[in-house]
Parts: sequence; structure tokens; C-alpha cells
Amino acid sequence: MGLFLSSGTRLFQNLNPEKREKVLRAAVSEFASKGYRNASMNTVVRIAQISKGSLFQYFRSKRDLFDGVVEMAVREAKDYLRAVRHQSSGMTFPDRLEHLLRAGFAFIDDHPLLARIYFHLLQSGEAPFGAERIRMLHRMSDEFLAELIGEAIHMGEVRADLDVERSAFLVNSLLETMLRAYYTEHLASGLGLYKGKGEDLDRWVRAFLELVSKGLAP
Amino acid sequence: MGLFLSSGTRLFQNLNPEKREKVLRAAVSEFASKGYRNASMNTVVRIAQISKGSLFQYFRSKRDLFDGVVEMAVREAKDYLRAVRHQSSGMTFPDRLEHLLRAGFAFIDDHPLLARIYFHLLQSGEAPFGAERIRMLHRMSDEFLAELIGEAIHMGEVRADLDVERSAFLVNSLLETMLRAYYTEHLASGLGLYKGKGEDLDRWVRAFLELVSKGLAP
DNA sequence: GTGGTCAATGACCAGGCGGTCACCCTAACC
DNA sequence: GGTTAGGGTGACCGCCTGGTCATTGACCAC
Repeated sequence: MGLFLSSGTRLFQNLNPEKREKVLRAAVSEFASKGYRNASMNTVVRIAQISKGSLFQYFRSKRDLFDGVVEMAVREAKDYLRAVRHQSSGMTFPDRLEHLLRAGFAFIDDHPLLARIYFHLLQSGEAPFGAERIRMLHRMSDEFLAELIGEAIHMGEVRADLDVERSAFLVNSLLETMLRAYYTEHLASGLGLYKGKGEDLDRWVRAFLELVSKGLAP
Repeated sequence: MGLFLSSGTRLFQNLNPEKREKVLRAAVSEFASKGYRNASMNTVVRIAQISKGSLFQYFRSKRDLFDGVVEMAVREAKDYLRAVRHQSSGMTFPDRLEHLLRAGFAFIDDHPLLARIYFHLLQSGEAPFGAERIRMLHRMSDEFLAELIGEAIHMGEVRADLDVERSAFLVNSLLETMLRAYYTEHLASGLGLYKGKGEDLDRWVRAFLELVSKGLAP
């Protein structure tokens, strides 16, 4: 579940790790399923089986708790991007893309709740931190893809006259959509992307890679 | 603002059209800016300058009011798709795509609030109607794009071995992302897509069309 | 006038929210 | 054994929500 070092009051950080986990797990699941505004501190308290007073001694406010949870989600997402970049260095560009996409699926399998929070953040402007954090998240993945494309240009694997930043944004949006459809029902209308496996998933990966590398033209 | 024939109680439908407009305008703006759950009937009442009792005589519940607003948004979106299809018939495939995209920008310029509601619906699963409506919206635009691609195959403008449905989903997701970034700040990191015009917008349209038709490969 | 119809109104309700605080219990120290 | 410190607790606060309903007043037919 992560270390979560910098979040919460000193009291919370000195807590018995099991209890800390229980509280965090409750908060993550509540924020993931309801988003920020509609998540209820009362529910968190009930799920974590602690008293309301305690929760507010661990985190000064709802906003504080949410910030902590988001911080954890972002940290894990960053780790994952870093790992993918490292593992896939040396592959061809399409292979890297495939690796990135499949690693995304795996990340969602491993951390479905964190993924949910992450997408909540990317999508809805509802969160209370001044757009700044959202912008950062987008920049992060956009720039990662821009670097990938930049390196691919260097290797002669993609056209050199490309509008790198805009292409990166577009390809990234494709990735995000596919990941979202992978963990959200009824997005890709019944074509087996949601929680897809094996051959179903392969077809989607192929469609994605073909579109990105060859486009639709003959 | 639309006719809104089938929504609200009989009392509401027999209302003086100006008043009806005022109420609807208030509801649209409130739902657009806060989404379903966080929109407040009290706010609607205040904006529309009517009493709370009246609003609940016009619409039996918050859910009722929201359904009415969504119905209107969906109807307008359908009209727009139909118009685009008609106007662009006979064009080449890339031209049709460009037309579709630019018409999307224009739609947002004309109906920014409806667009906001529409995207809210497409994105967040927060709305209270059982996923059914969301699935329908997606099907609608996915199928429209699938037909476009199907016709293009018929004309030999795109590869015949294409996975039509999955490609349609992916291209549609690109369109949606661009439209969302067009009306939402800080999505496309400062590359002039947000409320973009002229040359800024052209660059994005070009990047999109190139990706879709040629892909990234040399 | 009078009685009846009907839309408009806002005080009111129960319930849920984020957040507080006075009190409780335990454990450590002299 | 008495005192002190600190985490644990849930009743409580003010606020806001979606929704109700008794009352009001304008209009109309007789």
C-alpha cells in the first residue's frame, strides 16, 4: 500500500502500521468510489472502525486526507512510469508503446482503487486543489510520451517532420481512453476491452498499434 | 434553447415560455457547473428567481429536472451529428473527419453549457440513471464513426482489413479528447487548443488528421 | 359578492455533512 | 497512590440538502 511518509499529523505517522494501513485503505476506497465531494468522512470512519475524533486527529481536514491519498496515488503512478521507461529502453517504438499499454493494464489490475482516483483526478475538475495538480499530472504523462516519440525520431522509427508535442498528446489520450475502458464498464461498447484478457485484449492492442503507426489509410 | 416538450409536469409545460426558459437556463447552468450530485435545487431556485415550491411543482424531483436537461442536451447533440453527416456526405474521408471535428468546435462555441453536461455524462459515472443512457451516448457516436469508416472502406479510402469497430472507438476517443481540451483549460498543456482559433487550431486539426490517416511511421 | 380553481410561496422537516470538544481510559513517573 | 500526559471517543454544532405543505392571492363564472 505504500509508505505515505509525508502525510497526516505526527500522531498519524507514529501510529501502529496496521492501523495506519486500515485508515488509508478505508480512505482510498471511499474516495475512489465516490470522488472527493461525495466521499464522507463518516463513512471512512465507519469502514476503518475508528472514531471520528481520531480521524480528525490524524488528518486535520477532509482536504488533508484527500491530499494524502492523492499524493500516494501520484507517487505510485510515477514509479510505474519510471519502471516502464527503464524496462522498455532499447525496444523498438511500437514495442515500447505496447509495453506501456500492457503495463498500464497490469497497473490497474494491481491497484484498481488508485487507478480510479487517478482517473477521477484527470477527468473531473471537481477536486479542490487549484487545477495545478491536474496540470502536473497531464504534463507528466504527455512529456513522457513526447520523449518516447523524440527518441523514436532519433532512431528513424517515426517521421521526423512530426508535430511531437501534439502527437504525444493525442497518443496519450488514446492510451488513457483504453486504460479507462479497461477498468470501466460500458465504455467500449461490448467489444471485450473491459477487464479483457488474452485474445480479446490482443485485438485491442493491435488496433491501437496499427492506428498509431500506420494510420487508417491504405 | 430548444423545445423541451416531454419534460416536467403539465404545469411546467403550460407555463409562459419566457419563464420556462428562465427555469431551464438556470438548471442547465447549475448542472453544467457542478455536475448532478453537487448541483443544488436551492441554487436553481435562486438563479431562476422562483420559489422552491414552484420548482418542485414543475419537476417532481431533482432527478426529474436533471433528466429533462439531459434529454435536451442529447437531442441537440443528435441534431448536430445528423447535420454534420448530411453536410459532409460526398467529401473524402479526411475532409469528413475535419468537418466533424470543426463542427464539434462550433457546437461547443454555440452551446458551451450543453457541451459541459454532455461530457460530464460521458466521463463520470456519477449520474443516477443506470449506465444505460451513458452506453447509448457512446454507442451513438461510436456507430456514427464506424459508419463513416465503413463508407470510406467502400470508397477505398482506408484499408479494407481494418478492425472497423475498434478503430472507430479509438478515433472517436481522439475526437472527444480534442473537444474536451477545446473547452477545458489546462488539458492540452498550453499548446493553444483551449478555445483555440485560426492558426493554433489548424495545427491541431492537422496533427489529428495526420495521425489518423498516416500514423506516426515514416 | 361569492365560491371554486390553481399557481406561487417560503417556513419547515428529516437527514447528512465536516468539524469540535469535553471527557475517558491507560500507562508512566515520582 | 497520586499525578500527569496523550491518544480515543461520540455527542454535539451549524450548515446545507432534497423535498413538503398549509397558506395566499389572482382570476373566473355565476
